[in-house]
Amino acid sequence: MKDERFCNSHCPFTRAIGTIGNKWKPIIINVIGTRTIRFGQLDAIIPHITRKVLTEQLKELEEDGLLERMAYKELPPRVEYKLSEKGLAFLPILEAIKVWNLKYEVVTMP
Amino acid sequence: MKDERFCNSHCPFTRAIGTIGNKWKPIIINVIGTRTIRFGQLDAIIPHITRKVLTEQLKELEEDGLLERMAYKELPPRVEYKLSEKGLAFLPILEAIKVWNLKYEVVTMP
DNA sequence: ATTTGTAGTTACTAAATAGTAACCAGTATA
DNA sequence: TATACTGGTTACTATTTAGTAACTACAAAT
Repeated sequence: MKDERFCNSHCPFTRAIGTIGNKWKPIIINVIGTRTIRFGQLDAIIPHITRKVLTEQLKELEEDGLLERMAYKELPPRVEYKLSEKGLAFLPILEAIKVWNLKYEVVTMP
Repeated sequence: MKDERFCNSHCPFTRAIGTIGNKWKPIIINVIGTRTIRFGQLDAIIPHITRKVLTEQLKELEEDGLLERMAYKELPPRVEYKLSEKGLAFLPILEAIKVWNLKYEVVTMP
C-alpha cells in the first residue's frame, strides 16, 4: 500500500492494516500457505490476477518480510516463493477468517 | 468493495476478503469495538477519514451484516452504530492481527 | 434574523489501483 | 530459422477509490 498515513501511522494496528489490508495480499498468502511455489504457479492458481499485479504484491510482501524470494540462476529462470516465519504466523488469522465467514455469511442463491 | 470477482466468487474465503479486505473496514470495526457510537464520534476519532468515505464504508458494513444502524427521529438528527453479532465475532481476529504485528513488525526509527 | 448542531449528500477532481498488450533475455528444442 | 520456456518489465489506458468544498433539513438557542 502506498498510503503513508497508514504505513507511517503511530498506531501499530493501523500499520498492520497498511501491510495486509488489501484484497490481493490475503489471497496470495493463503494460496502459498506452507508450500514453496513458483511465480508461474501462483499466476495460474490465483483467479483473475494479472502478472503485473502479482509481481507488485509479491514485491511488497517481500519488503514487509512476509515472504522469501529465491531466484535460481538457470535458464529459463526459476523463482520460488515461500512464506517467512512472519508470513506463516499470519496463516492462522486467515483460517480464523474462514471459520468466521462460514459461520456468519448469509449466502444468497442467485 | 465493488469488485464482483471477489464478492461473487465461488470461494468463501475470497468472498470474505471481498467484504473486509480493504483498509478502512478493519479500522472502523476496531474503533467501534463493543460500544455504541455516533457518526460524528467515528468521524472525530478515526484519523484522516472523510465523512464521505466513512458514510460509504458504514453503508457497506451494514449491508454485509457486520453493523447495525439506529437512526433516531430527532432534530438535530442522531444516528448510532454498533457491531452486530457477526461484527463482534470479527473483533478477536483484529486482536490476533495486533498480536501478530506486535511480534513480527520490524520497527524502523525515522 | 443569524448562528449552531447532526448526519449526511452532491458534484467535481485527484490519486491509487488494476487491466491490456507488447516486449525482453538466453538457452533448448523442433 | 523459428518457437517455446520463465519471470518478469514497460507504456498506456481504464476503473476504483478517495479527497474537497459546498450544500441540505429542521429546530433550538443567541
